[in-house]
Amino acid sequence: MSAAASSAFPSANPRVPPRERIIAAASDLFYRHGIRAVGVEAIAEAAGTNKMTLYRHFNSKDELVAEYLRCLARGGEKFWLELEVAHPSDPRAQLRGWLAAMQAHVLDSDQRGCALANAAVELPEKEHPARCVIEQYKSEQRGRLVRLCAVCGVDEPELLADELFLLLEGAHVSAQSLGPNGPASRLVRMGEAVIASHIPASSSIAPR
Amino acid sequence: MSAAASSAFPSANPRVPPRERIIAAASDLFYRHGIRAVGVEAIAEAAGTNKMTLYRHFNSKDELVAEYLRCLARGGEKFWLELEVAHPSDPRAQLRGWLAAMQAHVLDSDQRGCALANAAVELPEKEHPARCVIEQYKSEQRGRLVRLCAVCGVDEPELLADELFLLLEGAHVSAQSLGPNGPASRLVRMGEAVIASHIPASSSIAPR
DNA sequence: TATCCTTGTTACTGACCGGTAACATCCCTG
DNA sequence: CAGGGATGTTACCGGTCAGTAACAAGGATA
Repeated sequence: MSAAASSAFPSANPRVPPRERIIAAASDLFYRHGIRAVGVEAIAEAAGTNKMTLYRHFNSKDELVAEYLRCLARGGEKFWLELEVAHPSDPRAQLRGWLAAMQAHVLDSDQRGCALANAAVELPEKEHPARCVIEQYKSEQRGRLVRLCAVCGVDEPELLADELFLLLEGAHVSAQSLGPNGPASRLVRMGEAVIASHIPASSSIAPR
Repeated sequence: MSAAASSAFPSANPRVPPRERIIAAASDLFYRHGIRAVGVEAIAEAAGTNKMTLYRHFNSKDELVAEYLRCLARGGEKFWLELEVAHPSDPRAQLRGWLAAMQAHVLDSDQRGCALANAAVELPEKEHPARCVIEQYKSEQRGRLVRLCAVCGVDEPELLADELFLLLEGAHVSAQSLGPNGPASRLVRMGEAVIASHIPASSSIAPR
């Protein structure tokens, strides 16, 4: 477990190179308090380093923000790979697993919505280097969902995928206003209802 | 039309009392650029007044933010009343009208999501005076939707209402990352599909 | 005309912001 | 041991932030 601790709190472990510590600290602070609410000095301090080192690794705060989102996007893609590994050639199990994981993620007590979507709210400027990261990630997430629904043999895979996609996006934002006992807590039920309405009555994705 | 112009651009009309001009200017700037991105001086200038007058009407920027959201919440409630007036004792027409209006609103070119939800993203501090406004508004919107679904004779009104609620919230945020040609553009289709799956096959809400 | 409340103007505070310069120090490599 | 690249330290820049003080000017009412 001690080996894992170094990756669990990279921002406090001097063995981890400063660049990673900075990204880890920035990820925590940006997500919890918002991007505009966190200054670079606070990030450097939380990373156990200083502003100069931060600016030697990142040209600007905006670039750091973009890199922060790129890391999260990579994590999201990794999750999809794990899903395929966990349920090889069983797309419905993948869909079920995705839905359950998303609900658990949304309801996580110290979650505050999707970091990418939140960043889009905080950074409306079209030229911001983070925006293309956000658009690309969201587009790819939707694409994966569409393909998964298609492999499941759904009649209109795009329609079902969009419904699930919007339900998830809505659950993320709703959890921030109505809390973990609001509609977000019923995400799995809603997702299954939507899926069931797209799949011939003979076979639901929920076994038995 | 000249009389309407005074209410269309209250921030520029000296006949409108400064308090309303300030709220109008703040609404525009907060929504377009984000709350934290806009300073009080810029608001005062856009309202054709100055910072001192602003602080004579609002104790702090945070209070102005709360008032900005309160005004929007009042507007949202007004919309529901208009919906009842437009389709008296016809709940399914109200539901249909709500869905169509929401899609039009989401796809409006200079829309940037739900101002209340965006504010929740930008202001995570639990003590912020805007947070209770947001929670109350979102809770009430969901409540109205639940009651409307119940009057429509749906089996599980809460489930359908939550699905529609999350679809709308998701469409709002999705429009900011995937644009007006993304899933948000199919909100009506998705909403009708979800509604149809909750209503006995004999009667869809879509006429003909 | 005299009074009073609202508004405008200017200047200011103290704090914080993103970003940089100059220099000291360290540790790994040769 | 010597050298060099990465890191740390300190101080600074110009700008912006939210919020306030003091005073002048307006405009309505009495």
